Amino acid sequence: MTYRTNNRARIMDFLEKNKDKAVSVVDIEKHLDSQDNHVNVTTIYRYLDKLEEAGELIKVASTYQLVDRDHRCDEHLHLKCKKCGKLIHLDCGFMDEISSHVLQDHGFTISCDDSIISGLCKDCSL
Amino acid sequence: MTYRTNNRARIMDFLEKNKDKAVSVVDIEKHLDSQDNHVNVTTIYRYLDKLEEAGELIKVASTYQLVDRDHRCDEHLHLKCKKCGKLIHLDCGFMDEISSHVLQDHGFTISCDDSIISGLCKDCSL
DNA sequence: TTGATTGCAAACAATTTGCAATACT
DNA sequence: AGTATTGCAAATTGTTTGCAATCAA
Repeated sequence: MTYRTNNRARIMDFLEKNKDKAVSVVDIEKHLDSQDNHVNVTTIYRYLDKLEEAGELIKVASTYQLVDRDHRCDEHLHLKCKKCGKLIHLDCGFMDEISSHVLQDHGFTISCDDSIISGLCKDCSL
Repeated sequence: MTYRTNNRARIMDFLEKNKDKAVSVVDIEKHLDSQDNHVNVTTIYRYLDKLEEAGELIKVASTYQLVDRDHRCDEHLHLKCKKCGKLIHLDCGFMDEISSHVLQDHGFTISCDDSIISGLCKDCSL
């Protein structure tokens, strides 16, 4: 049995309003404080744990990763056939259109090195 | 001036070998220990800070994000920020253009479910 | 009433800082 | 020699746990 409490409603409300990005425990705490509704961090951690257990929330751990610069394939995306494994380099003029659109309309800078578009190639889709 | 030391060489070597994924400070420490070459965690943190300053490494902070179940996510690609974890749904008209081009010019049928375009979002690319 | 939730303090883990010793060029 | 790097201990910050009080159903 899980109870419906004021605290959880407020935390969930904040998460809902920020569902498009990842927030930290401190972000949540500060938001609640600004609403004159202080909630102990322990409570926040415990509720987040519950949500994660229930598969309703994803936790991003604190990790590090090298930026890959000196590779030739860093300026175009790759299409990988999930059936035969074939890798297609999208190094055509259309690649620029994708990059431009994503940057202009979504403010997103693509990192081709660790991006993979999965699907079926010509031969395997028959 | 930056010196070339045994410690850093080993840390970088480990990062290079894992350039396709994100590792934690503990991962690095354990790896070095297993090579009978213990390095103080402080040293690891400081080196990682330097690499991040130089833009050679990305740090993923500890954050949480709700799982989005509202979208029909099998018909559009996703842009995921590798720094903050933010997920952007490319569910705009341009998605059709991408699908069409890839199919027409490359004979490739995209499977959105297992495709992820990595990069940096607006806030994190500053 | 019954069991889940909460806050508090204390335990525990992760990260940062000051300083003296060491290693690099 | 001169400066960057390192390890250690201590400080700071982030996260978890035990327990008694409180609250939802």
